[in-house]
Amino acid sequence: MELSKNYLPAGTEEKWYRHWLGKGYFNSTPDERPAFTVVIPPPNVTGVLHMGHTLNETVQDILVRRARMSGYNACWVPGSDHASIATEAKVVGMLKERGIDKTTISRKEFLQYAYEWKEKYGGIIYNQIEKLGCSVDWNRVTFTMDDHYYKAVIKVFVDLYNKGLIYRGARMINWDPAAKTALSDEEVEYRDVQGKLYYLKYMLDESSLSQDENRDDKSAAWVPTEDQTINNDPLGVAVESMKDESAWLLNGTPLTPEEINGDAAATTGAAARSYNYITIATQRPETIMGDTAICVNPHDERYKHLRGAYAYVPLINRRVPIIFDEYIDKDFGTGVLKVTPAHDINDYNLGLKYNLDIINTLNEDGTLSEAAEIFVGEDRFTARKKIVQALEEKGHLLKEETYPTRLGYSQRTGVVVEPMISTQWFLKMKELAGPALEAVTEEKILIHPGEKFLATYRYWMENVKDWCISRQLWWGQQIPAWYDEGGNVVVGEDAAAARAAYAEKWGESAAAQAQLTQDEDVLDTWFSSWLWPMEVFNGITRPGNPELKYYYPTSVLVTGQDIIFFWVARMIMAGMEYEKGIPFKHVYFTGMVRDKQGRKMSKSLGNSPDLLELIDKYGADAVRFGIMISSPAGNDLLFDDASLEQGRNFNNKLWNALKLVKGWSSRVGEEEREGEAHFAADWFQSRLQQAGSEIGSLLSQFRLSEALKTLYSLMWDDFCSWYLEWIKPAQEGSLPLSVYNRTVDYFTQLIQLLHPFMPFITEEIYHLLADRSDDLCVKQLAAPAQADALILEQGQLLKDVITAIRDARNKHGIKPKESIQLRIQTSSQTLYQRIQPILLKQVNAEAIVYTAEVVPGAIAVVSGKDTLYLQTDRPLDTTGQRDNLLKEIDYLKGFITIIDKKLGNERFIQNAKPEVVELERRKRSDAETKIKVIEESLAGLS
RNA sequence: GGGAGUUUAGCUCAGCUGGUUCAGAGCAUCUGCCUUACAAGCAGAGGGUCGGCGGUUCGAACCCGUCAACUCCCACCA
Repeated sequence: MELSKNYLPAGTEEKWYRHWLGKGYFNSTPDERPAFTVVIPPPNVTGVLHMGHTLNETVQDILVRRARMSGYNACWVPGSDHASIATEAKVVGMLKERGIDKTTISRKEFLQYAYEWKEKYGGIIYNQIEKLGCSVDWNRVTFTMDDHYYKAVIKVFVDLYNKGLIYRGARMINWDPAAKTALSDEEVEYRDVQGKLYYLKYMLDESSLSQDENRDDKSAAWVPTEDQTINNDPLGVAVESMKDESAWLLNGTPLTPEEINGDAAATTGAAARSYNYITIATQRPETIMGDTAICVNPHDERYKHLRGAYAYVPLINRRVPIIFDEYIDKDFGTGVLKVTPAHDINDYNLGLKYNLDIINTLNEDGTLSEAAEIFVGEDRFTARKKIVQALEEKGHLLKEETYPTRLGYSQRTGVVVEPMISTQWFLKMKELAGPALEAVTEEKILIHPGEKFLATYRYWMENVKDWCISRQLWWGQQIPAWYDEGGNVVVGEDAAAARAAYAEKWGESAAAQAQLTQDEDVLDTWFSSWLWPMEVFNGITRPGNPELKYYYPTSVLVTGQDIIFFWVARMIMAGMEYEKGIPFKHVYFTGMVRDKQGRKMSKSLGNSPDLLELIDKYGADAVRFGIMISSPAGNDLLFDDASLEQGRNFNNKLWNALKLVKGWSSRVGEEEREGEAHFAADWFQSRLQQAGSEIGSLLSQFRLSEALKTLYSLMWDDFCSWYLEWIKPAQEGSLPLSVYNRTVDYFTQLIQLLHPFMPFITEEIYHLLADRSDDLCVKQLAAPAQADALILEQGQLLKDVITAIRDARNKHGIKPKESIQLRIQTSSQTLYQRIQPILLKQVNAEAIVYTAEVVPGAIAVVSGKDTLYLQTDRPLDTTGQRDNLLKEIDYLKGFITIIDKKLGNERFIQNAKPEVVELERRKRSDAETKIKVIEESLAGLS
């Protein structure tokens, strides 16, 4: 069969993937072999694979394929994640395009559309996983909304609720106004943006101002509720009274808007107050209607006189107290903070501390609510503009300045997140975190690379906050909580169980009458994915089943370091809670894929390549190679097409090696040229053994990129450039049968080592190289044997000498076809014996003569400890020779000076290990003999 | 503001317990080759004060201190 000039991946990849599937190689069922289990980090069901996935899946496939070839029962479970917010947002968008508004359809109808959507687009990622060559067990595809999975999530919720770990409560949460749902802290991304700081004038209630500017802290009307001074302070105002509207008004009646906003002339009337104000800097003027206090630092001299005073919120004229708290930074802005407890987490905390009113001025969709009084119904950003304008018109806006700030964005919808008070379900994390931290600190779970993440993991676990697990969505596991008309809640796996729970709590008759309705919300996606390593084997729904026992804990988890808290930590928690054991033995963190300028891959930058296009252009093997070769463990990967080209070239190199070796099959002859070919074969065998164990050790340390580099150089340099050239028969010559067979064997071993990295071309070569009835995919690797050190040394000597001579030929313009006479001055002639025939041929020498003498009129080359002399029939220009040799001597003399300094140092002799001292001595004597040799050559030159 | 990490050739990175596998690899560059497997190739070559300074040591890319630059995570000063 005629082989194409270059390797063509297109048809080949398709062919072999089908073949492997047909043979069922990727399917796993428990047997007597040890299990090697990997669960795929489930991609979003409606997503596409980006380069980050490509890296992850490739790493997993390498580990899984290697394990499959090493005696393990390898099981790689594929699947996808329902990704509640992301998917729901897409479905809502799709409905909108069809003219359907989500709010006008029922939950049931919506879910129908969502499932349709999932059926339509859910297959895309699976197709891509296939194209990439991933050896996943397609019988085990799991989706986080599968029936059993859904049940598992509900079961876990009920269990944790019954254990008292899940509770319902009002809290400040991150609100996504686009998705209209709560987000967990982890789902918020902070970005630096250019914001604006508005300086606003808040009028003071003059009548509330103290006459005595020096009164001390104790006279302050507003003190922290949790502060001990409340009880001790006779002047302190009772906490309860502060919430009493009347308490605010004790000091006088509010000003009318006209009075506040009017100009000075207009206010010189009956009231005849001299108005005063304070200036507050804010980024969010649209929240002023939610202000319920103003806060300054108690040590701020500028505002000392404001103790006990009140001010008026512009535009709506709410009278709010001025409070004092250390939290305020005197140096920021004007040192005055407007406190809006409903819309800022810090303000919320202040509100709790001082028991302030909470006025929620925003609706769920980010428009202003009735409570805002003005601009009701306007979007928050439109409202901001209008309010700024209104403030300006009324003279409340003193100045605007640009201000760099950080804003929280929803990871799922990209909109600015709004802190809001809301009733949500929470999971207590403290108790779950303990065992999960221990599993890592006690090294039951090993994190790769290194200990880089241990510190952050520990910090997070020790400072973990309760997890907000409810989401105001429909796509997901609906929270199994039921409420009666009075809002009393019961939890159960289904309606019947909930009713039973209700009966237990409030009696049978109450239960019979109660109208129970289920909570509308669903659970956070991560509340399902944290069960992934267990429930893909039905470990939650059928605890202790044989499959779980066989496959769990899984062997290694490969994922991005960005979801260490979202997912990795929580899986460990769930594993410790429900299996009383770790979910995986190793965690391998891949870095982030960036473009070659180091920027994140993103749709908006357009620097995120399409995986299928890349596979079309370069082939899956080349993509896998390219992404792995430039992927140092744990570091970010700078993705560059150039590395894929390198991968494609490597494919081609292998392809051509195949063509060459195959071409020899018809030229196998008698056992002639025994010496040279057999030396080469012996040498490569040792080289292969050496490299094989190196690669094994690198892989066991998860240093995949280095393993691939080793393999690349072994195949390209040692196998193709050296070995195949050394055994290559002459034009009309032949190759000894035994050497041919050994070569086929080596080639096979090489592609076997490479197969986990580049599965398609290696399988193709495996079958083209010889008639085979088995497949490389499942061929078991042999343990590498001990390499022969002497042969390796001889091989190295051969390479060095050849390179030195080629260099000399190059520099002296001796054409490859021009033959030379070679004389070698060496003290170890025996080393040369076996390599001599190859050397002769490779450097095109007519003969080799070993000599103790200097050879006059020849090009002298120093290689290692030996000196090589090149002569040709034509006279040689040896002008440069003297200089080169002198330089060499200079270098060596300097070298000796340094060694002498060391050896002359008594403390070195005393302290250094004897073998080190011995080594230095040997280095010195070697250098000296070398100098002698060169000096002789110099003498011979003249 | 707190924490972690990085800094070695033009670029991306190795360099494990301090000492000849110590200054390395790949890519890029330069030189010469269309040599009958491969120009997507072959044969060679050049290139670095190991971020700066100080210390420990007989000996430092490696250990300690310090400064600088960059990166990430956490906290989120209106």
